[in-house]
Amino acid sequence: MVVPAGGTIIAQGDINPKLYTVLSGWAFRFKMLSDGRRQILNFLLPGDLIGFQGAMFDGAHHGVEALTDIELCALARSKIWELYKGHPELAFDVTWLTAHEESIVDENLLTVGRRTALEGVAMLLMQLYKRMQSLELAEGNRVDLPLSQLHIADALGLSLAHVNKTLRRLQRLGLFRLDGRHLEMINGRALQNLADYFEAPLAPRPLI
Amino acid sequence: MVVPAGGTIIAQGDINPKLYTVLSGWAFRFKMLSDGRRQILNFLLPGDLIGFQGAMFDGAHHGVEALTDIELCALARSKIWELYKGHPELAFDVTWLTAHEESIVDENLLTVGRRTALEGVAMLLMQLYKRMQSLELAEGNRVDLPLSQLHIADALGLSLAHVNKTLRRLQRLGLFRLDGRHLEMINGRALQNLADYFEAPLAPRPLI
DNA sequence: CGAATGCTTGACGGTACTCAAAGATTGTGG
DNA sequence: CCACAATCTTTGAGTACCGTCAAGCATTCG
Repeated sequence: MVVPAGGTIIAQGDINPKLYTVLSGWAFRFKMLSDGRRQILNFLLPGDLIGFQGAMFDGAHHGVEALTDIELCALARSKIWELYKGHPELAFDVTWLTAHEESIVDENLLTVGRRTALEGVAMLLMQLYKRMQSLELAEGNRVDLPLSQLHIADALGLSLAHVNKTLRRLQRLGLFRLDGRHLEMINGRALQNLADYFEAPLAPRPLI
Repeated sequence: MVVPAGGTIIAQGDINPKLYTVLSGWAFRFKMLSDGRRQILNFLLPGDLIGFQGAMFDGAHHGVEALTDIELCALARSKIWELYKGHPELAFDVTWLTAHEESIVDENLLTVGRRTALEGVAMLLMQLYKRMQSLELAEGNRVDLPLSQLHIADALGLSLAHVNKTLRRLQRLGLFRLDGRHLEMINGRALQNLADYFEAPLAPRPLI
């Protein structure tokens, strides 16, 4: 299955959302308040599961939207139970992926709650850079980064205007270069220090 | 196993943390930045798992501290795999609990990122009130609430002083009463509207 | 009864928000 | 292929929410 950039994969409130694995492309999970304020919870990259929470509860508590054109592999909801029964090692991987996603959300919560805007932007760039690297989707020190400043704002709980000013200020430090849809890392060490973010490179992830 | 109020259950960075279920009492998960800023990720109530993330990765990415005296049931880490292999329904429950915990963190991220201080305090009180109710730990419209204002501040990404002023302002609205360690709900409907938080009461949770 | 912890309040400052408008870029259809 | 729309980026002026600092009060505990 393929969803075009900007398309809705799961709508907040869907009663019976499907279950997917990301094969290629980017997406993000988000929640909205009734007056339109939006918070991006995390970004989804190849290998991540989508819609698992909806399979466990009565409905989706969050929306999922494609950031780029994205290829998904649909899994039948009814197959989950068979998987737990017949393939414990796969069931374990599902739990691993769920726990891993939570650890990302944890870090984002720390960022939004306690990091300054400057530290937050640094942390987000570093996190995505590392994730792309561990997926071997980096070309040297360059990775795709298909985010608009509005996405960054909604991920960090900031306003668009402030993200722009903060990004600008960060770039003047020369730790990285950001041309539209690519991020080129120049001084990752310094950026990590600024962000106070030193997550170890991830173990190779299980693939479902 | 019992840990006294204020005691450390898991230290951030522990290499080989144990695995527990909460039998009674409160705890919380948190992360800290190197200069001491702290973010509480979520609160743990009876039935919740502790330390599962640490079992999946190389070390704990967050700390866990007892809020009250707390009774824990320790599970051997080595037993996890056996559980997945021999008791798929229990394995499924583990995943359910993990996904449920993530949905709480998701909501907290929305709060910290996009709700105002007033909305955030309202949301936190409502969330804990509902959780206690679904655990049948409420006495009518009263529940224990063993949080200090510093805990609320660290959960919402606010300063202690501002939490105090905000709480005070909220109480003047008369939607609830807060005496030290108890919360008495007076107008839950209005508080939900204020918080824009309408999570349905939880299904009875699986117990591990 | 003193120490420690937690709560309350005020003055002041700053980070980040709102509002507004003008470029820049991209995409699209005539 | 150009023109127009839509989206995204950039910038500034003014504001406000929330943070910091500081001090006094209340409560609990040993």
